[in-house]
Amino acid sequence: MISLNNKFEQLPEEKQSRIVNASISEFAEKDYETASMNTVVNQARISKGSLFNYFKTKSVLYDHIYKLALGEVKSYLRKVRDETVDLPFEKRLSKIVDSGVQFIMEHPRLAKIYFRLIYSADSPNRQKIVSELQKLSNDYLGEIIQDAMDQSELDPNLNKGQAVFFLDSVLNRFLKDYHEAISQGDANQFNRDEWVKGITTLFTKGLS
Amino acid sequence: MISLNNKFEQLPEEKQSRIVNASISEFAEKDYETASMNTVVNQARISKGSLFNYFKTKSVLYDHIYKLALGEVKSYLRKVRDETVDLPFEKRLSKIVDSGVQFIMEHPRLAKIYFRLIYSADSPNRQKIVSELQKLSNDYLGEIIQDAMDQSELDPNLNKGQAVFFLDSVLNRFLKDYHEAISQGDANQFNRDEWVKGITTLFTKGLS
DNA sequence: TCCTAAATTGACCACCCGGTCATTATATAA
DNA sequence: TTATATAATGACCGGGTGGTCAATTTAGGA
Repeated sequence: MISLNNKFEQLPEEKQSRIVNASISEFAEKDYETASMNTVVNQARISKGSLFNYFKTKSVLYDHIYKLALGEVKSYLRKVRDETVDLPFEKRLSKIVDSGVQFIMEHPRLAKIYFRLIYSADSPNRQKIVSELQKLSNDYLGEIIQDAMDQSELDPNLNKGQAVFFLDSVLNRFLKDYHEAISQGDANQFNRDEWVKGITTLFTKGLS
Repeated sequence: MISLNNKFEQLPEEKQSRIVNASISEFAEKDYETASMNTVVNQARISKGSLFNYFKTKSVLYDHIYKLALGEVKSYLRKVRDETVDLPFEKRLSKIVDSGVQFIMEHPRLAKIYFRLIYSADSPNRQKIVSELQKLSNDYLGEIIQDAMDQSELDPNLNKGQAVFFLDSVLNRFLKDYHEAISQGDANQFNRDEWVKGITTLFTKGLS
């Protein structure tokens, strides 16, 4: 009912999006400590006093932005999960990779914030955020692996926690490298189909 | 012959190690931009002018420290590679994990600098350093995978580049999580043997 | 049109940064 | 002991930071 930062939410949408946009750019480009409120202010073409009126401190603004990024990530994950419930494990994995790649192409700056959050150590509340993400990934990939076990596509006796961990490791690393490749222009060193095939083969048959 | 920073190298060893020690602590705790020369100076109990006399700039000092960290990592890798040339793939993998864990326990701060270097984005020359590391890992794990292919422990027709990538992803992620768990005291959520077994099984037989 | 309340502004604050350099302390040789 | 070369010091500099707040602009009702 009572929103605590309604100051910001009651702004005209155009102004809101100017601010959000500038903040996303800044937090994507620099890590938390190095990102500058002055840069945000200039890029959004508002005064410093106003920004600190809408968001009491830098960390409150950061909170707003990373939650926005995580929200987008989550909605993508939910979407691909729901769209693939009936598919076999292999096709499902393929779609997951697809939608990860798609997310990166559509929201490169949000992806950067996401990866920075996961892999770097200095954001406020980092521990809480990361463990929340861990849980999300565990639930999400865990469900997919459980389904595959139920369908006997994967060994019904395997250590599910480990399986999730392995899947998470490979998927995240793949997407991170893909994202970096895109940022540098040479993305087509990745033949998507070959990688999807390689990943599914690894998990179903191993490498021998 | 002519060392360019002999200023530092000609210092008495005790003083050198005080400085190196303080620098390692600072660069382990904070990322490059946030790390403070003042903190180093205070912790090493020398004057600011002296530090800048030994190392012309912050980035020169950082160079010295990360090269030191990478040197230690490399020597560990070389050691475990040489000690395991004749072992089968599975035992080799197991030893690699072991020595990674051992490194982390013996040099937690160097490990932190290493992970920060790999996963975060703001160190100077980061791109060059990371691609050098990539090459190192490719050579190292590539050799081990090639041996396993030659011995028919792995499919002789598999995509070696991909295999290295997968192995690298899982090993690095495992060690990173292990390192974080140790920093927070609760390391024994990891049953080492179970994880080694899980990893080798994944790569040899897959999960089905 | 005038008055008031709310929104916006940017000069300003204390603090910290990397880096400099005149001054001081130390060691060595005569 | 004294003169000299070398090493160490820390006050200082310009610049950037997150955050504040008195002053100004804006909007809306009477």
